[in-house]
Amino acid sequence: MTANAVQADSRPSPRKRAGNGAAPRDVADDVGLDALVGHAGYAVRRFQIWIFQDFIKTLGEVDIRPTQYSVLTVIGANPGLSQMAVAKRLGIERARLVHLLDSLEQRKLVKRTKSKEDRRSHALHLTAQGETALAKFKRLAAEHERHVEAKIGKENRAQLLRILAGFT
Amino acid sequence: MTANAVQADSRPSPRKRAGNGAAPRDVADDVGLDALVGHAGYAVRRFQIWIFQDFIKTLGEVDIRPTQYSVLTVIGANPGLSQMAVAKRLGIERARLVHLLDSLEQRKLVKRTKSKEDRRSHALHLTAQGETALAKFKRLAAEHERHVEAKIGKENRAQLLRILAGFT
DNA sequence: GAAAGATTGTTGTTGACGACAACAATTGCC
DNA sequence: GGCAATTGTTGTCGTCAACAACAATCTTTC
Repeated sequence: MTANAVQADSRPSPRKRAGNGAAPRDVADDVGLDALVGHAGYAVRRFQIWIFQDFIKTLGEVDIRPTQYSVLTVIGANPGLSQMAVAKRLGIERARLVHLLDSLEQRKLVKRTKSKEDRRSHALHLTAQGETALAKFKRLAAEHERHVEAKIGKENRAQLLRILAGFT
Repeated sequence: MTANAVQADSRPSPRKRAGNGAAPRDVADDVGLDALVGHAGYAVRRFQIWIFQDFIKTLGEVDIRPTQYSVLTVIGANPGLSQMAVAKRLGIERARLVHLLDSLEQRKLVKRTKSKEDRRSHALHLTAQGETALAKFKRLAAEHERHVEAKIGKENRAQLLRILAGFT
């Protein structure tokens, strides 16, 4: 956050008026980026920060973060998957997935069952409660996507998804 | 990492052959994403991971990470800036910038000078060594951008920059 | 059939990173 | 001059990725 011209900043009036401390004019408003502009990584990073924060805010009422959402979605679409499979598919460390599942299991959204085919692994399923919850999460996620459309434009969002389809 | 079809994975042969442990076929190769496809945030996250790793690898020989590069670039383009100004411009916590500058100052790339206009703040400048170093960093960064072009296509990269220009 | 090697889930450590809170020094406003 | 605000700094907390090590289990191989 503390972005630049992005969304509603914390300064309603341009110039910030007087009344507080130093800073003749609002500092760093016209700092040249120069070489930074034109770097794909920088733009993507800033956008990613924005989009994640909107996701977190939009799904805030149900307390679901992007990674949790992706885990639930994959399990919901592929019941019985092992932790290894989920981790591999989402590019998450399996060590990290352990904590994620601990949290989701405490909330009664996911269930770990000992697999009978491979007793090392756990078969992952959504609970009944998890199913209905995920349905709600998906509605909120769709709302979040509409925010993205409102931010960058419907056409541009579609373009973006097309360009980055190979990374999904 | 541990992406999917992204760059050179750690498995040269498709199917991974036998010779090791379990997994009849390489697990999680055809796991349905379904609902995850079509989420801008997910695609952007995966892309951002890829692009940062390529940046880190390409600038690995000089040991410069994306954030460090952005700090050096801004200071180089706007000598005399305060830490507050840099932090605000890049969306970095000023507390975080302290450590970043500590590191860059130890490496003799940046110099903190007590500002005479405002004795609370530090004026930031590149050292002579920092100038020449940054020139090299920029060449490597340009090489990184070429990797991005090779990955998603020249046209698509330009599209991306245009779409996300508002976040820069 | 048994040993050797690999995989799965788990725990723990490390380091980068963002969000906050508190503090001394300094500045601007009244 | 006094008070509020800003700047740089330090420290804490929580998230997250990258590793390493371990027990249990499976596959391969002899």
